[in-house]
Amino acid sequence: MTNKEIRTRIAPSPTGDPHIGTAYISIFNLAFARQNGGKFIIRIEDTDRERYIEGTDKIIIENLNWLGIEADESPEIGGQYAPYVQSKRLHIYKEYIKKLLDNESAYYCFCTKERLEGLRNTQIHSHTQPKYDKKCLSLTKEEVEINIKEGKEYVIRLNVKPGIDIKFNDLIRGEVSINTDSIDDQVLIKNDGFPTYHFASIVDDHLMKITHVIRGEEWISSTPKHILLYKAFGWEVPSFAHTSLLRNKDRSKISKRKNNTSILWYKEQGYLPEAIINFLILLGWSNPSGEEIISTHEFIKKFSFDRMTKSGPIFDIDKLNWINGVYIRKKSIDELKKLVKPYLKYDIKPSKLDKILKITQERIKKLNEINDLISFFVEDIFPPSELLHEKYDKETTDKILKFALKTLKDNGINKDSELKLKEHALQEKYNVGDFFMVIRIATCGRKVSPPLIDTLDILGIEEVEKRIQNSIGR
RNA sequence: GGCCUCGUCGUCUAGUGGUCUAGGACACCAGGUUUUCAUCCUGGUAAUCGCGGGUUCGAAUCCCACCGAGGUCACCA
Repeated sequence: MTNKEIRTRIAPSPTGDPHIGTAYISIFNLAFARQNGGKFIIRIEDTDRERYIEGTDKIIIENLNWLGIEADESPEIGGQYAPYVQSKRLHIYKEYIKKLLDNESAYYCFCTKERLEGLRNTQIHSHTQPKYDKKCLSLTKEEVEINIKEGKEYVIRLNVKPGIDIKFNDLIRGEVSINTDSIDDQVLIKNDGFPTYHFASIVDDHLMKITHVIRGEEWISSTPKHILLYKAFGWEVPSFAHTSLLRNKDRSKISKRKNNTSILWYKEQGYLPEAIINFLILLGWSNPSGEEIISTHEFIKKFSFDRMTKSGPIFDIDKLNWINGVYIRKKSIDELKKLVKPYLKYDIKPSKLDKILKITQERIKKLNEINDLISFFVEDIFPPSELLHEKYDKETTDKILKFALKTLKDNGINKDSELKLKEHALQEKYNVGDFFMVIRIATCGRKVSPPLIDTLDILGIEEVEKRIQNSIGR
């Protein structure tokens, strides 16, 4: 007995920016396939030529790769069931729709959009479910042929028989049962000759030997249509798992208007791929150990459907920020230097940058904060007068600064000077914190900085002297 | 509106009949470390487990009804 190879897939459509929800679904598909020594496939579903945006398919795959989501088979790397782009598989769908027409699971429909519109409106007004009324099902073969000869536009619909309960065992939700009364005669082939998602994905999933369809909850109600299609072909039905949907703060399905849904945005902000993935994992699955920081590698080992969450989690960026900080703090200085480079707008000598990063690392939550965090190391500073004199009057401020400068020049920038300054502050009955704050503002131009002596050391005595002199007498 | 899914601290969740006066994480607050911020450590606020019935000696956990939220009802995916 040979175990069937587990094969999962994601099927993004190239209609815009790479979506965070695609990454969310991907990570579970990938984990399940890898855990079982199976294959994870990316297939591009570009059957909607109206919403198609050229080039976005490449960008989607590129950004999934950036997140560490790499397929075993895809348009880019190919595979034994290529092509992995639906617009290149039109001849296949054409061939397969014939079978459905032949065994009367599908039928031609010549109804105009106007008629369908009117039908729907009356149904909505009478509070019944909008559904096609099967008018064209009664057309004879001859009538169909005549219509086609006359060049009438048509679609091909699935013939759904009413009154049947379609049941499937969802790997996440358990048994789901939906009656065919609530299912429309789905269009399979559009009047432009392109298949709809419902038809193309079933044909492709079968041909590509997909064993487990792991997708978002929004697909639950169309799953019976898909099962009907498999049955109409006489094909084996794959297993289904419907994950919860990422939500906005108001609990609606995550959307561009209310959230940053583009992976591009997260990249620009300086979120680390492993942090994003870790966060997404947490939103859909719970670790039996309770630990929340988990690598993709470990997740693949521990994944199971019974720990997938059923309710739709709100995408809480606060938690992502925390996770990102955790991952940034774990990096070595060399790694951090590489990570920060694309965000850094200053040209800083590597040895100096090393020192800066060493004392800045634990303060970075997102990589794009780096410039704000370290600007005063490289840019000239102009501490506002009111900030400079926030703690003491001008005379006292100058006194403190003069003493600080002398101490640092005489002893160098080191622990010894720091101690001397502190002793002096104590002796003169200054508040130690306030005393150092004056020096910080004069040298850093701000109230927040890494530890002062380390900071001044990086600036160097010359620059420190210049900055303090500039603040004296103001 | 029909159908489907879901419902534990503000948020993400643990929990599968007794060890739950409900545990953890983020956020928030306080204290400690510290010359600021951050990190780190300690502690705290916060869910009568959507509501109401029932089953049971005992229910967050089982059952029913209700309510709420979401999804879906396209020649979009």
